[in-house]
Amino acid sequence: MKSSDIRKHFLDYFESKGHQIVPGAPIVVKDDPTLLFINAGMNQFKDVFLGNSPVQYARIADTQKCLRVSGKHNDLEEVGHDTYHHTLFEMLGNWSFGDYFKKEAISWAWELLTDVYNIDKNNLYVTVFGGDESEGLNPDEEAKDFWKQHIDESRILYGSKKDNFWEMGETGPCGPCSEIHVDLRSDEEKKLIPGKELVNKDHPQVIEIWNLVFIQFNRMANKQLVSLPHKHIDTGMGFERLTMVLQGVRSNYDTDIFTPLIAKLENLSGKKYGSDEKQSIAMRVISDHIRAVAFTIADGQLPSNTGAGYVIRRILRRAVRYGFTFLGFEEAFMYHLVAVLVAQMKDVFPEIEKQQQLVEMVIKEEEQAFLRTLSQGVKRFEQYLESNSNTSVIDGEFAFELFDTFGFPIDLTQLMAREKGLTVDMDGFQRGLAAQKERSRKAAEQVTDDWVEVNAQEGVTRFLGYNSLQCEAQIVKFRKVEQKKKIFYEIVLDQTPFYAESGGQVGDIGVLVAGSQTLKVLSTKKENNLWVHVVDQAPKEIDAVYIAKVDEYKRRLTANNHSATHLMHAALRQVLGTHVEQKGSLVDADRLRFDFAHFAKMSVEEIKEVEKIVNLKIRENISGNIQLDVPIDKAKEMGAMALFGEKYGDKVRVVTFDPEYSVELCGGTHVDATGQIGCFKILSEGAIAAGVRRIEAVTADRAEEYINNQMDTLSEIKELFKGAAHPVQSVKNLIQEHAEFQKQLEQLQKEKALQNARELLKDSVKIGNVSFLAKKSAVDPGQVKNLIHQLRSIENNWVVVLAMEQGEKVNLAVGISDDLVQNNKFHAGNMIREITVHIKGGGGGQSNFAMAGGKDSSGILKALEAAQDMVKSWV
RNA sequence: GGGGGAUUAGCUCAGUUGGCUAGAGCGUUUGACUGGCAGUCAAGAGGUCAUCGGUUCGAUUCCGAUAUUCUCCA
Repeated sequence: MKSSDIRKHFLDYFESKGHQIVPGAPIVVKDDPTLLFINAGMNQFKDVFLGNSPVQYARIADTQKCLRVSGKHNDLEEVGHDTYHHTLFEMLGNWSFGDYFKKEAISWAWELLTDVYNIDKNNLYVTVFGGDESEGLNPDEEAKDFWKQHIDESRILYGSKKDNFWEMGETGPCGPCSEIHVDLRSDEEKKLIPGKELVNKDHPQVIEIWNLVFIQFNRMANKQLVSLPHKHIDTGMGFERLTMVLQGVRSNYDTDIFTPLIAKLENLSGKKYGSDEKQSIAMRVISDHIRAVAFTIADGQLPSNTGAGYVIRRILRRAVRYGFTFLGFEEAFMYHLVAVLVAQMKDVFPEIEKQQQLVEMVIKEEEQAFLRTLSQGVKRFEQYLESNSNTSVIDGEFAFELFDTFGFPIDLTQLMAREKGLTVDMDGFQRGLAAQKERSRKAAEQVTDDWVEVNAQEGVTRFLGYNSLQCEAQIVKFRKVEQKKKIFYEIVLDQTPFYAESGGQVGDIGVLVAGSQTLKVLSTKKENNLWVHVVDQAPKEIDAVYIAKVDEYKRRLTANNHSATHLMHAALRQVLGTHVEQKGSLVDADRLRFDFAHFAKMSVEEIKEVEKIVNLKIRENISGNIQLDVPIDKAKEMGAMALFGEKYGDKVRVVTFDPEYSVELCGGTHVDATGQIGCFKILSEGAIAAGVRRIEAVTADRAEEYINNQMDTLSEIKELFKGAAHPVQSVKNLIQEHAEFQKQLEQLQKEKALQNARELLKDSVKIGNVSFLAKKSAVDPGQVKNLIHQLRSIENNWVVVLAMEQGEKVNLAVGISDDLVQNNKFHAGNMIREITVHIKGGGGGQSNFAMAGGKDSSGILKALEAAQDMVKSWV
């Protein structure tokens, strides 16, 4: 059975059982501080479980791309070494929200596996929760009873709390779970050890394929478990593992999910998968990682040096490293795999095809950047070896520096050391790494107290901010947060006019007032579906009705910038083409920043054209039309631009400025009519990554300020040129004249210096056959160097000592002609160190020229005499 | 968010106990050789050593701040 059919059968099966099939969520999580990436199928339904979002469908099924790079389930560094762990994988899942429970979940899972997929019942085992005394929980006999209707009791095993009690986090919905395992070993092996003894023992051929979670409790902050009124089902089945089972192969990498990628790698590297263990590991690593990287970029997350982008960069670099070390790839190669992935996946995940060109460019650029990093590291490594040629152990501190500062992977350091017959002090390296981690942890330390529940409220915060900027509100809950010794309070209200940071628009600021207390709202953010107001002090009148008031001026400026962003987005598509896709956006009261896919620098003309169109649309004073609860299909019909990597519900908010011009899905706040924006001006346009450009622009007051400043500068320049009609030409002339004068001046100075140099030796005396000159000079200390080097170019056989007096301070300069320096007795540096004693100073230099300074001008003569004595002794 | 590094010619980079007349390769300009191209040779142009402050007789070099950027950790 082809993998695409396996996926299809799953979704078809649950559709036939009344499930709504929904698209998976984008991999990158945007509004949950505890999670960077989707790591389980249930993530996108977390709010439903928590009761923060209403239930839209009681039964849902989907396939969800998940990314696991750290934590108990997976460690990035292990992926590829075995045959069944992945960074990115698909999780097939079915859910019930307060609808069916254990009975149906169990019997459908069984029917699908044994009747639809035809897995041999004799290879299956199931586990149920065996109870836990410390929690006061009994074994899950209910689940066991349902299983007994399908499978022999001997194949039902009890599991521990660790394996069979599932929790989302420290608090929240949780419950016992029941896993289905399959034994893929040969009959001989099964005879030796029964499969039931290998369940949950990390055996590569006795594996869990499906986990059915029965959510029936809520874990409170005090660790107690409370029964839920509505019970839910949450299941997850690893698609790659299932495919391995159904295709009868021993490794996920032997399924048709991975074989096309590996075939391409064989083709590119000229090496055969399976012929060498290390090369095979490398191919597994690369074919796994390219999926994670490509899909995440397609979802709008570019590699970067922080947060989610950094994780993507690390995954990509790990793949490049394996390709470089074991497959001989010395140039970018991963981007060639994108086309293979597109061919495989475009029907299920169309975003990868639509973004193919961008994904390839970004990956190629990242690969090349990393290869540069590697060659820098190699260079540093070689330098280290040169200056430490007699060592047999590479210093751990140095290895860590190479890794930490220059991004050079430690395993490459070890490899290169081995090639030279050296070892690396790994303990030292680990010490450095541990210290680094400790520092980071301390810096990121944030002490968050428990929420203080004031007025319990069901569901989400009511957001009134689209229509009003002020309202009455009551505190639902609040908590204290301490970060870097600063104390904040976070407050959740029952309703609020404050816009919470989202879609690139910053959160509102303003005040909460009750009685005599005014709380300053420093920012507003969304955590899942709760509006969190960050305020500067603890609320005193927690039961009072607060007046929540948004800073109106800032809000209006922000709306200007947000609406202008939409106008500009549309203008960019007109001027540059419809390949322009939003890749990021930041809108606050001061400016707007917009990142978009485009492959070349914008010309001055293009920038002007975009500005012109936007300003035209502003002057048309187009009324903004905002529609709520538009079905997503209808919105797309209207031509609304949706973003890759954004999660949209079935009903969306559509912001329109002229249905023929700009229609976008957007939750932000906007102007009533475009005239309010007043003026639009682009400040800069530049690249931020391969294929991605960034524009920064201002509107209204800020645009006016900017233009005025530019005008002021211009008029100042004009004034300096006495009101010249063509100031640019005047400046050009001035620059040219300046250059000519400078050349003339240099020429004159050279001639003068030569002349001075010739003059200089006239006062010299002969010591032996050497011309010796020692005198006070009025030459500028900065010039004396030139003077002496001029002399060098025209005469031989001299020693010059000049003293320059400036008040009490005095400078000495010693010059010796190159021919005398060949005779190694003559050394200007040595001389100056001796003679500066007399002027109470210090100095130094090379053999042919040296300078010094001192504080006692009365010693000049002594110093000059000492110099003469030295020359006498040398001759 | 925290640590570390980097910033020198158009580009890629050298430049260690603070004083070498700031260099190399590539690119560029000019000239010579050639019918032309390519090439070879020769000569030249091109630098506020990121910015601002400090230490010092003297800072590209040492220290601090800022900006930009790379990198590791969270």
